[in-house]
Amino acid sequence: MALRSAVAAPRGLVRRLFSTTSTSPFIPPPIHAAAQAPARPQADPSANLFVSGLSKRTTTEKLHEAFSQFGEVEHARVVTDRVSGFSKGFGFVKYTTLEDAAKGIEGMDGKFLDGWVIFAEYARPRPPLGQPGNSMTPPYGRR
DNA sequence: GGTGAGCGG
Repeated sequence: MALRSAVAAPRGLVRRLFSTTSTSPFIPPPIHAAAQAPARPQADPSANLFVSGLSKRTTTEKLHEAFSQFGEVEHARVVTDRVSGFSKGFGFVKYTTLEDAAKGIEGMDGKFLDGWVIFAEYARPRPPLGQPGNSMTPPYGRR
């Protein structure tokens, strides 16, 4: 008997488990829209990986070391605040090839890093940050 | 950071 399954499960898995617990009197009509894809839990396969669940102490080089075990990491970065310099608890890992990125996800997703369970998935495609003439042209609206 | 879901520079 396991004591506690305190290990955080992947969000995609949790989302499905909670979908069956509809005890609300107002049950939404079963829309036959399985092919509509209202939300995208995971982006399309790419060499860029989004890693979340990192410890505040986890640094860029630690992230690079951890993901280098499953593929050739081109570059890794832990996102830190611009002014405070502290880690935000997530980062990005860029593999040289797409197959290495896939191995990196399967090898590091749900694993421990610096005492925390981390989540590795494909990063979302982003618009080019090189907007000519104006630096205040953020893409408002998130997909 | 003592914040714990997230998509950077």
